Amino acid sequence: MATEQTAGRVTRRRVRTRANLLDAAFEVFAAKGFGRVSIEEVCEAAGYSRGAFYSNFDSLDELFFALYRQRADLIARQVADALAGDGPDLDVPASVDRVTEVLLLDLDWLLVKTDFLVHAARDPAVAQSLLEHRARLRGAIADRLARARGHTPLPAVLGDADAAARAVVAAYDGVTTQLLLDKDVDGARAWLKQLLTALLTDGSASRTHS
Amino acid sequence: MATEQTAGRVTRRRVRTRANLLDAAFEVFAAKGFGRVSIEEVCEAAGYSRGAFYSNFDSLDELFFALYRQRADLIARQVADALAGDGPDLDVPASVDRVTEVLLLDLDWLLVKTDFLVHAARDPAVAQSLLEHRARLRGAIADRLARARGHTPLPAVLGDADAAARAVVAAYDGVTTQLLLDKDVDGARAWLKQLLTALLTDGSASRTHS
DNA sequence: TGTATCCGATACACCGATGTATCGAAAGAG
DNA sequence: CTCTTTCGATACATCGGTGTATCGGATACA
Repeated sequence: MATEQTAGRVTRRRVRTRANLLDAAFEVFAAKGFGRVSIEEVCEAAGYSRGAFYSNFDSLDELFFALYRQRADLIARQVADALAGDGPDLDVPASVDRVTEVLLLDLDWLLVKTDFLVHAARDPAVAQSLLEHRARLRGAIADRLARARGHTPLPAVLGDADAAARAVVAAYDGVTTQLLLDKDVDGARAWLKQLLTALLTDGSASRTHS
Repeated sequence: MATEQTAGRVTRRRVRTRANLLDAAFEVFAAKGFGRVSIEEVCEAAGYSRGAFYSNFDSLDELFFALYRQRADLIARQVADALAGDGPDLDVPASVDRVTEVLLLDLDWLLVKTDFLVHAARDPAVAQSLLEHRARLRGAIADRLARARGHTPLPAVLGDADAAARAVVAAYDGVTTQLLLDKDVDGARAWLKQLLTALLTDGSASRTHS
């Protein structure tokens, strides 16, 4: 169970219940936090009994990990799409707008993501996996940024394109922290755009924030 | 109990055990995370029985909150000292160095702090309290920054001094996130310094990071 | 030193959640 | 339609943590 089924018959109802459990888990985790959720709560929210859970997962941790991978991959794909949105040339403000839109879309996801961060911070193996994920994302951003170097000036206040990508990620994480507290999604979006344009263009833009 | 003792005799042993419980809680929370810690574990780590705990606190949450306030106030004082370190005039790079030193000193504290953030993100009252704390910190930074405006140029890429202070906090939070995963304190310090000088001075500094 | 008060240890009753073992029902294969 | 396999529900034993009530030793104050 939970691992690969070496042979066994194909399934169909199974995938549905598994998906339902994951969806319910997302709701419950977002609402109460990973540390305060029991297996029973997840099952109840999904409309299943604990038997279903143990048939699909070995532990809450495993469910949590699977949930994270599912959603993180989804977001990663959306970001990739947003970055590839404009042609081979890069329009920095437009890209910033679109990516910002995607990244700060769902507050519940940010909650779960942060829970996972805390989890990873204490488990080296999980941390490793998360670091690799982040490295890939950073790489994608750096590529995109480097490709735009020829067109838009892109300031040299930071070192190379990779440092710039790191800065972008740091800005995103920093804004997320504030957003988790004040829940002002629109404000956070505006603020992130301002921060990113400040980092990625040479002084000029100066909007104020409510 | 746990609330103010309206009259009661003065105490002395009590404050010691309370302090011991808080210290032990810090260790245990840092090691396992708030969500995975039981009252018994804290008591055992402190060398007390559960009776001592219930005599001093009403719940784990209350202990956690008290612990956070204690440590956060400590850090806040250290940061204030670091900011007031140089004279009335501000030497930006020097201040950045000293503040960075303080803020990224203790990894365990960052872990507990993040746990608390996650906690606050789901409890409006706690969030409010945390937001006020952050606002005070931001205010101190903004003051310091505004006072330096006359001397060092300070770029206009961001709006006013308050926006600059917000950017500083965001950079700190962003670097913290990465640090929680890779545990590279020295790297994080260097990276934060680079980020802050990039934000607070007009293009020039361009160090690379290992 | 006596003594009134406080503090913390011990014991107990009580869930709530966990994991397992078993069984009936659903679903694919023929 | 039948049969075989799989899935998930139910029941049960168990355990760890919680909160409370009680009591003996420690502590401050005269």
